[in-house]
Amino acid sequence: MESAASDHSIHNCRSIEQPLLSPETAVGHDHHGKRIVDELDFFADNKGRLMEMRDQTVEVKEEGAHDHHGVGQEKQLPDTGLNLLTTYTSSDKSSMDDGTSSSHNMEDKHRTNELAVLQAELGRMNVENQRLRVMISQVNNNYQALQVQIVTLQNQKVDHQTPEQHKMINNGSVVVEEKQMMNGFNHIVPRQFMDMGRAEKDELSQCSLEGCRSQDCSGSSPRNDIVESMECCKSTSHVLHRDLSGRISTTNGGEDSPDQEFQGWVPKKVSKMMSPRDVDQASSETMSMIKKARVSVRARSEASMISDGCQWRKYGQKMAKGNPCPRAYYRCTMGTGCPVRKQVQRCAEDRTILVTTYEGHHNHPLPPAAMAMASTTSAAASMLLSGSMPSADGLISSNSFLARSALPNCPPSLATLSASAPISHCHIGPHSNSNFLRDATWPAKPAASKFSSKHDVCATNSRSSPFQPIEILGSR
DNA sequence: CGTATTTGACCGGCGC
DNA sequence: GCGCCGGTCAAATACG
Ligand SMILES: [Zn+2]
Repeated sequence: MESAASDHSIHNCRSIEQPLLSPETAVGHDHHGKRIVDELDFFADNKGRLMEMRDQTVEVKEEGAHDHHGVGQEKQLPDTGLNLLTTYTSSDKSSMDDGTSSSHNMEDKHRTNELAVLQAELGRMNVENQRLRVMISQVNNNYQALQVQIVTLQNQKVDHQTPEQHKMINNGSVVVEEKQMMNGFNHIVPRQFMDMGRAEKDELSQCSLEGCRSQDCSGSSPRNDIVESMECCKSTSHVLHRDLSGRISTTNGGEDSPDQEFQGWVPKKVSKMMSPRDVDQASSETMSMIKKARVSVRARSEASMISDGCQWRKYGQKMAKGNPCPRAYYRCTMGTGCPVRKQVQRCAEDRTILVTTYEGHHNHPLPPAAMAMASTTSAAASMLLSGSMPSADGLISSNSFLARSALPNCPPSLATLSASAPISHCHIGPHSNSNFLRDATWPAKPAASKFSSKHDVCATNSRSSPFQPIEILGSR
């Protein structure tokens, strides 16, 4: 069911229109597809661009006329610097004496030539235009990457301060992120959340799509594709209970500041301590404002789990409907009571793809290896929730930056987006050079055995993973 | 023996 | 109300 939902969104991305595409969002999300057409929007509309082009050509023409003016040329021949017309003009002069008919011919030839020259000029201008567009794209790329980094840094900073902010709502961290995003991006555009129901897709098409894209990008290692996915949904009462219980428990212990750092995850049972009325009241007052962000990363990995630098403890496994592969539930154990959870499941269609869905916010400092991922997912979630992206494609485009920031060692050309809202995905191939998100079994015990015991299909891959867990362990 | 994993039970939401 | 389903719990088990 859930996998089906994510599939939907993946597919949906390709078909979403982006009428409000802003320069920031338009850039960079794809230099290789027809999206280029969209990037044209950077410059005014088509009409305006045409006018601009025409002006430029006219200008060239005038310059040419001016140059020749000093020589006393009546015919305003454009000086193209190609010496196309010099011989012609001399012959023209001689032919002018011959007669009017030939001079007419020559005039026609002149015009044809002039036209050709102008067309050549136009072509050059077009090339120049394209180049400038690419440059602007790159500048915007850098700009967005910097913005992501800023958000990331702010996230990390807030994690160690202002517990009150976490208090605001149940899923405090998410809200804090929203604020930061609002600060980071001065424009707050009410974001149109994508229509979940409309998000229909098949995983296969997405995979093939990404394959093509990464080939476009790198020409090599087409399996190194990155898709990061974000999904946003109203929090379920499950989360509500959990968060509420956390809040309550801390308020019982201390009078103020139920810092998430110390409340962490609290067993759902605690919520039973609350009177149902409390739960109802709290849920009703928070339900409307809660948005629960989940960020899912799709990694092409043969191991049973990707290494994101954190320490996870498995607390459950279920057979998800519609997917022969089981879904594993992990809880972060790096910090005591860290509320972060993740679900790991293989893609039904392509079992080499691991779909890892993160939920929550770490309440503890992260090792450098985990920093990139955590901050990226946070940024992704906050970007999603903040509504700072006017359109799904905007989200998508920034997603590529998130993906790159999450994978600093992964060449940008290998990071592709298959965009979608509410989910876009990053794929990371096992052959990526990145130290990050590399296949690994974690902790020490090979997770392969878990799946191999019951699910052969899922398990066989992990043993053949080309990566050595040692490297991951060493990075911690 | 301490810790992590496994796995069936349990819970709550949701649709009918 | 009932069944399905996703998610979580926790006792049993495995492991180093
Ligand atoms: Zn954590």
